[in-house]
Amino acid sequence: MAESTMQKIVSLAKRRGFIFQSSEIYGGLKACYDYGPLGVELKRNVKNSWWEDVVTKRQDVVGLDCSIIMHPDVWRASGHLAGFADPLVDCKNCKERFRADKAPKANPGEKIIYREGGRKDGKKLEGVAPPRGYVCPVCGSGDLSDERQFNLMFRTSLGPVDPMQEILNAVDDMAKMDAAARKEKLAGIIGASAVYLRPETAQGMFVNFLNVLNSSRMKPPFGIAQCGKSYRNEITTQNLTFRTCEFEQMELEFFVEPGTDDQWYDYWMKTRLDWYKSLGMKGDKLRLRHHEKAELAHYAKACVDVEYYYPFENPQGEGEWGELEGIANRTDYDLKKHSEHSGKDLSYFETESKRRFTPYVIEPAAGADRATLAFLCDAFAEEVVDAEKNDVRTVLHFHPRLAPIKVAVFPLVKKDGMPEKAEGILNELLREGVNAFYDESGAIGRRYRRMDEVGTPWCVTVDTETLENGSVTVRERDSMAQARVPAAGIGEYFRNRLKNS
RNA sequence: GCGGGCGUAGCUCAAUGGUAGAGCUCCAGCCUUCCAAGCUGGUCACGAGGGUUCGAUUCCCUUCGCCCGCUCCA
Repeated sequence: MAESTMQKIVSLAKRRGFIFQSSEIYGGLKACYDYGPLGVELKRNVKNSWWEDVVTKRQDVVGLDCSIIMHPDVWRASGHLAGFADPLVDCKNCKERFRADKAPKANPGEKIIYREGGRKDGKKLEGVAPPRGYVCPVCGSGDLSDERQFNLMFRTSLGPVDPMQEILNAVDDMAKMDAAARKEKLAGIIGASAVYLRPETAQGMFVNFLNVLNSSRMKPPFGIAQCGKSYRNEITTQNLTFRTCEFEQMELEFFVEPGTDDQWYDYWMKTRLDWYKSLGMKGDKLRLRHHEKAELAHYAKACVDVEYYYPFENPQGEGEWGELEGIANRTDYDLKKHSEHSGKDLSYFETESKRRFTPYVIEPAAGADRATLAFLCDAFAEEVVDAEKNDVRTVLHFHPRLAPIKVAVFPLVKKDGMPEKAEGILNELLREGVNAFYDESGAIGRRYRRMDEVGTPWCVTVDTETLENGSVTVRERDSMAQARVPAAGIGEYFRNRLKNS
């Protein structure tokens, strides 16, 4: 079977140093990936471009860089953390997930009646209560999953004392306790030092709302942006870096006066979509998908996903819409929750109008790894150069701002002083802050193609004419066309081209 | 997490119960005066652990990883 587009991209990503599997020499680690020399440049360019667009070029947004480990109470307030002793159960009949200790009791073996699929019009079914003594609180079914802790956060412990050692020390004592006391003892030991890796960067912005307000003299409407790693212990599957337990977010929390939230929501939806387009992402592979009411998280008033049509494989063939970014109207839910739990007033007092309000939050939350992957997929192409010779080139059509290498410098041949001249040009480019790369091995055409494959937008070639009149050729990646330009001032020449691209 | 398939060089693949080949890539050199596939040479692999066996890459088990489906997805 022919290699799929995605397989080709994965293969290229590894071969050329964009993305490697984590810990590969030890057999790899599930759904964890490393960015190679070119991948790290690409991702950095994506993040920098986001930061420039959302923070640097604006007066109404400031940045933040919070710690990944935060006070556990942050997660209690946000609702991410349920108590240790709250096992959750899934109903296999109606798919409801509920807390076992809050479920209606039923004596084991007792006759129970419930509706098929949990639907009101579903067929009436009879069963017996399961041995564990409770049934589904929604449909009354006894067909339930095991009791499980569904904590999507990575737990670790803060402090030099290892809770595992504490537990081992307590084992003998616990043997004398009843089950409930044992559970409490264990939860106490683990809970004493338990901290969590953040599952989203958003909460860092909410808990620093007052700090930023007071230190930066910002006032609504204004935003706080943060880019950083987050962690979710989800069941992960396939498609390279699309879904991983460790991932990097680019989030903006934009605080606005209630009543103006709808218009800001629309504004950010449009602004964020335009950002992807401004970096060359193909319009027909981008779309907005508005969430249905039932799909909304409990705190959200509205949510829309920016989706990209990834070349993922599926039973229907190739291509699947996947989320790049979610833009949500989180209302005043988060600030109010943190206000409640911390006891601090997180409302804003507007001096001129003498009004106090808790801002609504519009949150454009993008995935840095997902965007990087989408830009990589979007740039990938195999193009027929000469059908008769069966000449096909692989090329990554990165926007110049995203390209890992901006300019490659070649001597046409490895003699007549061309290498020396070319290295001089390379050094000028590097001095000028243009990421450049030198290569003198093999035929010139081969070197052009190698650069196509890693998405370098321009190649500069030193030839005999350079030695005579100081001009070089600049070869364009996309058109493969060449033009002569003076070697003098080449750094400024490319800086301008980058700026205007 | 469950079920099925798979795991051989950087990539794509082949062969074999007696320790493995190819193409491309990569490296060195030659040739090259503007777009790959030229010449010479070279590096590099049986995911890991255990078992069966005189001997395992090949058979069995475990584990890790990948793929497909389900599941999960604050």
